[in-house]
Amino acid sequence: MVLDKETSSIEATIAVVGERWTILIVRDIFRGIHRFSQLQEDLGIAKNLLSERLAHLVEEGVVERVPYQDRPLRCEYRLTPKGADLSASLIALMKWGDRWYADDPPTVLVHRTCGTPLDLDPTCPRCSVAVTPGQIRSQNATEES
Amino acid sequence: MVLDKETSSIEATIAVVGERWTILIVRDIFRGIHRFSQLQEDLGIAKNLLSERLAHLVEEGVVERVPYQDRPLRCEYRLTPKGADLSASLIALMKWGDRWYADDPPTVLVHRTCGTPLDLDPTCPRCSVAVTPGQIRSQNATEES
DNA sequence: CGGGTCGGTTTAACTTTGAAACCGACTACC
DNA sequence: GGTAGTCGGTTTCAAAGTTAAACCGACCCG
Repeated sequence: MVLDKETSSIEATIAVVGERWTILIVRDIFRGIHRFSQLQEDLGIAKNLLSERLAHLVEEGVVERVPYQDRPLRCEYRLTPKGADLSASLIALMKWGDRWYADDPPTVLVHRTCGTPLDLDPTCPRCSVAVTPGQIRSQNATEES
Repeated sequence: MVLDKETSSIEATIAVVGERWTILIVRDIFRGIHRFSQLQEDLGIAKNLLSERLAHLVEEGVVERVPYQDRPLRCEYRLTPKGADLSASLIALMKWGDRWYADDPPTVLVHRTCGTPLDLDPTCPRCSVAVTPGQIRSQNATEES
């Protein structure tokens, strides 16, 4: 049988990040938006749903709550390694949107430090090192590095 | 601003394939399941939703209806180039599921003709040629090619 | 004391989904 | 000719999910 097992793999992924808003929440955290109120404002999502989706992501180990102050105790949301590992999927989805719904000029992701456009694999082909989310930036395809 | 434009790119993608079932439908067509009844049975989706999702995918140019008989006219659903171009995203999502929800032993995608495991980019790193969906197969990571 | 921020929870309308029944156009069998 | 079955849907209606808006406790600031 062809492409048999990936049934369950994609379904497993969809079960975790396939609900409405979830991928966009992960993307926002990836982009550096970590606080509840910032996420809520940026996405325009209802607060109860944001609350619920974040709880689900924390449960699944994709996101973790990190205190940034006491009194009152406040936490921000950060990606775990498992969450950061979604970057390849996010980039693939983004590139598809770029290719087929291009917003003239198209956006490319480049290695923040050397300007080389990235492949789907978040490794810089010039530097041969893994590129962490914070090291990725976007620029127009026509811009110089 | 960092990672600014990809907001709209990911959102554009999600607008097309982000509804429930849609990605799984694309994956099934990718896998060679082309008929309405086969899709319905394989996914266990309600028929009205499958009908609606397929119509949406056709509208978006991801999938096309191809007649395979007249009297009564019956069509099957096939990926357009735009739809086939989702393969990188599907593979990325699949690999994440594999890595974090591994079903012992994990599945890897390999180039059907040479057995080399594929990267996210659907190009065989050994053969240096683009690998079309039909040329991809799955096998256990422990199997030999 | 009065107001504002932060990170939520609750509530009640509204929208989407899902299961099941139904349907038209055929084909195949008897 | 009649009956059953397949295919690809559409219709219906209850259940589930989404939304906006109100509310809340714990603080801070003036």
